[in-house]
Amino acid sequence: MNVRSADDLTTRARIRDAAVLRFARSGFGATVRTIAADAGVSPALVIHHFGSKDTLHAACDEHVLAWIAETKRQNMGRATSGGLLEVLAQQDELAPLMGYVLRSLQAGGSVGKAFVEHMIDDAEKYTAEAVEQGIAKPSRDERARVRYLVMASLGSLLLSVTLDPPEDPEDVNATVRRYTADFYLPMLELFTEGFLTSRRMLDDYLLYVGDPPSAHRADGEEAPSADDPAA
Amino acid sequence: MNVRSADDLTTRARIRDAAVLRFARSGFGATVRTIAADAGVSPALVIHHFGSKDTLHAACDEHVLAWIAETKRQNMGRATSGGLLEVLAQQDELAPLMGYVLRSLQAGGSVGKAFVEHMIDDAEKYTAEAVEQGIAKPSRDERARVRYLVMASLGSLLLSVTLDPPEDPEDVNATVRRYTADFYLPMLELFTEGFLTSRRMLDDYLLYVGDPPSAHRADGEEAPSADDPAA
DNA sequence: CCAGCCGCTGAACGTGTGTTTAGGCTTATG
DNA sequence: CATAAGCCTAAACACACGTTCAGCGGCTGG
Repeated sequence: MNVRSADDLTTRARIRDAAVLRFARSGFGATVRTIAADAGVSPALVIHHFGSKDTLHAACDEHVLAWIAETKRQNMGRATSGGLLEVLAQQDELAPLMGYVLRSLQAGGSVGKAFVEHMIDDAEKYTAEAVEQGIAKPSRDERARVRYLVMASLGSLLLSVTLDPPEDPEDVNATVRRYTADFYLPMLELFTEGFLTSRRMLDDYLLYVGDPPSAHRADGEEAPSADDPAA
Repeated sequence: MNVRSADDLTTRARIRDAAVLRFARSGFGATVRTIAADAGVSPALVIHHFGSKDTLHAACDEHVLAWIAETKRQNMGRATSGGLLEVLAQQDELAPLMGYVLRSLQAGGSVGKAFVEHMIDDAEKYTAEAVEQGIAKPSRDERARVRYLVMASLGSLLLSVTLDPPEDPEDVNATVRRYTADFYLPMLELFTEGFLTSRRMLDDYLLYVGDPPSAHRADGEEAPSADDPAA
C-alpha cells in the first residue's frame, strides 16, 4: 500500500506542486505537458495520478486553500485588513502560492472566492476591534464597508498585476511591493482625511435610500428598491 | 474597389460587431466558428476578411477604443470619477461594449490599459476642478490619488464581475447596478468621513518616507526636503 | 530465484482549434 | 450573352490539446 491522502511526499505531491507553480506562472490554461515537464515526468503520469486536468486543478485549489488556512492560523492577529497581503507575499516561499490566488481571482475560481470571503471575515473582525479601540470610525454598515474595502484593495492589486504583469511572473513579491509603494500614501490619506469636504453627498444619499444600517442578504427582502441609486 | 477602412457598413463590419459582442460575452477564447455563426457567415469568411483571429481581435480593440473616445467626447464633463462607469453602462446599447472593456481589463489587453489611462486622465481633470471648487480636499500627490481611486473603483468592479458573474453575461448593466447598490454607501462614507480616527498612521508614514509630494516617474527631482509640518 | 505488482513511459487516438484551398454563386461589364 | 471579378462556402489540413493504451523496468514478497 502506498500513501494516498494524508502524507504525500510522493511524486504525486511533486506533480501537484509543479502544477500550482505553473498555474500561478502561466494561468490555468497551462498545458498538462508543460506541468509534466516541470515536474520531470511524462504527461501520462499526471493523468494517471489525478485522472484529469480538472481534477488536478481541484487538487491544487484544495492544497492552496489548506495553505491559506494554515497561514491564517499562524499569523492570526498580526495582519490587519490592509496588511494581510503584504504578510502573505512577504515570505519568498509563499509568493508562488500568492500568485496562484491571484490567478484564481482573475479566473473567478473557487480559491479566489474563498480567499475573498476569508479576507472579508478577518477584516470584519479586525475592523470591529479597531472601532472598539477608537482607532477606526464606526460605519453605518460595517459589513458593507468591510466588503468594499477588501474588494477595493484586492481588486486594485489584481488590476495592477493584470495591466502590467511583472517580467518574472513568479515574482509577485515585487508587484505587491510596487503596488504598496504606489498606493499606500493615497490610501492612507483617504483613510484619515477623506476625499470630500462637505457631507452633502452622503446626507443626500442617506436621505434618498432611507438610511438602513444594512440592506444585505441574511435578512429578508424589502431591499430599498435598487432602481437608480445615483442621481 | 471596395471600402477598406473608412466607411464599413459591409459584412466585414457585421463580423467585427459580432466578434465584439461574442468576445464580451464569452471572453477572448471564443471560437472563430462561434463568431462566424453569430454573424451568420462561414468561419472561412472571417479569416478571409481579417486574415487571422489575432487581427480580428486587434480590429475589435481598435473599434472599441474609437467608441470610447467618441463617448468621452459626447459626455465630456457629465461624468465624474466615480460616476463615469454608470454613465457608460447606463445605455443598454453601450452595455456590450462595456462588457468588452471588462474582458480586456480581465485579460490585460490593450483596450483595458488604454481605458484605465483615459479614466485616470479624466478623473485627474475632474478632481482638479473639484479641488478648485472646494468640493474635494487637496492631496499630497494628486496623480497618485487619482490613480488609486480609479484602480480601486475599476478593480473592485472587475472583481465583482469575475467572482460572481451575471447569469446573462450580456447584462453588464445589472452587474454595475448591483455593484453600485452594494458599494455606494461605504464608498461615500469613506469619502466624506474617512476611516481612521487619528492622523498617526499617516503622519508616521509621511515622516518615514520623507513626505515627497510625488516620488513617481516623470520627475527626476527630489522633493522639498523632509521637514514636514506634521509631527 | 521467480512471480507479480506498481510506478512510469512512448506512442497513439480523438477532438477542437485556426487556417487554407478549391470552387460555386451572383453581379457587373464588354 | 459571354466573361471576368468578388463575395462567400464546404471541405480539408495542420497542429495542439487532454487522454488512453500497451508495455517496460525495478522493486517486493514468497
